[in-house]
Amino acid sequence: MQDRKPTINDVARGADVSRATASRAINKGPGVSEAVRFRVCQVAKELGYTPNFAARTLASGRQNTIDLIVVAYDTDASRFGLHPYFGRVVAGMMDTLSSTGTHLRLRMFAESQAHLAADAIADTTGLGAVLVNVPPPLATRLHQRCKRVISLGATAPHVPAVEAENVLGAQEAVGHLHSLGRRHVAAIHGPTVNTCAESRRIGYLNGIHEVGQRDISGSGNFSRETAYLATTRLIEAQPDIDGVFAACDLMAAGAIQALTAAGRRVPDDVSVVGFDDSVIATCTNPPMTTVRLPVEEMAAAATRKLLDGGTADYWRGVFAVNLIVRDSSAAIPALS
Amino acid sequence: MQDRKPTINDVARGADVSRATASRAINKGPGVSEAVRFRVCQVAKELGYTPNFAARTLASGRQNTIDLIVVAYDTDASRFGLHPYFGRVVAGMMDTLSSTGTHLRLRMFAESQAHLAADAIADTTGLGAVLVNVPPPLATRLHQRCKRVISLGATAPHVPAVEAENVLGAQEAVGHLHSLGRRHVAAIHGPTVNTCAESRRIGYLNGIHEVGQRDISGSGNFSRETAYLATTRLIEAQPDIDGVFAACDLMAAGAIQALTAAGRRVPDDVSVVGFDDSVIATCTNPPMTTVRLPVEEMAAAATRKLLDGGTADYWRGVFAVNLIVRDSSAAIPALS
DNA sequence: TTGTACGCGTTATCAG
DNA sequence: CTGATAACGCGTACAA
Repeated sequence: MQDRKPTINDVARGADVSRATASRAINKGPGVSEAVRFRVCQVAKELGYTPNFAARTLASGRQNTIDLIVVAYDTDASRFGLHPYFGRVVAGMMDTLSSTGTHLRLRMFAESQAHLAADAIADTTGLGAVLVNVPPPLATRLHQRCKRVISLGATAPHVPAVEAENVLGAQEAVGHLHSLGRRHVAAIHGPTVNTCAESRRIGYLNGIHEVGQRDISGSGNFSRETAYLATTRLIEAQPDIDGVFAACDLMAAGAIQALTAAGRRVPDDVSVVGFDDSVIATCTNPPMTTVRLPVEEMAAAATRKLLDGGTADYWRGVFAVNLIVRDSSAAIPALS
Repeated sequence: MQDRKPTINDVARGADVSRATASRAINKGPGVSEAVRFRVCQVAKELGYTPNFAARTLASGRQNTIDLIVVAYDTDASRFGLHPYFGRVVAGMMDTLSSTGTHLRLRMFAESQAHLAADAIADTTGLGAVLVNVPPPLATRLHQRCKRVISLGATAPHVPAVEAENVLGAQEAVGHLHSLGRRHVAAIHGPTVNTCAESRRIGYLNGIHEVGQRDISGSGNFSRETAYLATTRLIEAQPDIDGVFAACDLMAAGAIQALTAAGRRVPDDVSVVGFDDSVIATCTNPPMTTVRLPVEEMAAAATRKLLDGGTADYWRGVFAVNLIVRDSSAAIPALS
């Protein structure tokens, strides 16, 4: 009962043809009579034959795996389950991959053991890898080792990347709050090591400058908890805050909770705007105004680029973001 | 500049040893003098040698990939990015996998093309696959083709699975609401095709029966939108509802929003309890009381089982769930 | 249209 | 401790 898996040899023997013919028949190659092909497939099915993946890629030289490499700040992978961003990346990649025969391989590295990533990625001789949350220096190293690499989000100059207009998005968010009559707009920024977070910080600063407001900045690390804390501190120090821009939806959710806990009504007393338009944005109460980041599309674009074989240095795909107005932001109610 | 990747042959030649020795040296096998090992590694590093994955698994016969197979109800992968459950599964698997040299391969199938999964999984000669959201009949087929398979969530009898005490959890949720003084507890159920959803339905019914309340059931498909709709309808038909149990956090979030939109206060007028304890539960306003499903631990357990080599028929790992009380549920306020 | 023969990069077996 | 040499399962020129 423990007989080994049937190989293509067994199929060939069973169908009374040579291995080569069997191979051609199974791979739908040209130059096989219909009768033979049918017989071969028949036998293959009877035997329960399934091609050996490793042998196939070895022999053909073709690769059919594309890697998703994410580096986590934490030592464990919990972030992956907590922040919706990662799931969206996977979704975008799977969508483009499903039609092809290509597989998605997932690899995570803690920041501390990130040097391992360089080795790990090197054996990706194939279609390449999508980089998520990889700091620019490491991205550069990876790109040196393996050219077929493309980063999700801004990174080192030479490394191909697909980016979003984070600066403009944050700027628009501030403009939106200002247009609602908000005159004391604070920001909860993301981690400084994250290039997206930095872009959004710049966008906020630009926006604030544009409308002539004062910079009221707190910061966190893309987590709800840190945003809750930062918001609480901010409104204690600056009670007149009437608008909050958070670097991501998760943080905006924390801000809304902190505001509510402090007795402020959202959006009446304080309007808040997030960034991402992840599932979080639709789940808060009230539903969140946010800047939509087309993560799925970006991931899909990166994947497609890899599939199409090439990414030369300096390649950039840039995506627009756009403001989605929901109920967490509104004009200041008229005094009755 | 386009010289092909160095093979172990190149390393062996460079270090002036045989392939076999080079292989042993690199793989830290026994029976290699320290001097030789050092020289080989040196050369390997200089050449930028990295072992060929396919060749290695082919030659050794060892497999180092474990699959995560998820079937999606939708035609696209968007669900993966929307529902936190999937990310948590990945997180749990990655955590156990990171210490080993094993890789995680991701595969998604729409329900319609699910038959493809049977073929796809078959070439997983290796450590096996974790099944997520795979309907029992398909799970059975997969298990027939490849024994090293284990389902996350209840499934067909013969297929190994790790399960959670969904029935008890739902029952406890209802009990909790009752103890808070709620006497009209409604439920928003998940899709009937989902075994977890069905267990929770049963648990709700049990609980309702236990405390002598009436069954007030609506249903959705694990999405926020459907829960919003169902809740709206339910409270129109039964205005005296003072408690809601939802089959997952995402649905509970929709319920909270619907309740708020209808002018009910949560938790004062209506208390709501979710299921999962995903990131969603912490992001709602108020933060959500929910039944914690240890998804990461379950996924980790399944992965470990696969890693350990074996899953005989009938194997079951069962996990307890527990109620996490937050602010979306509270006793009925005393009339003043 | 089909078969022969070789190579893909490694690991494993057996001598030395 | 080290070196030939044979698998591993399959794809594919090339020949028939």
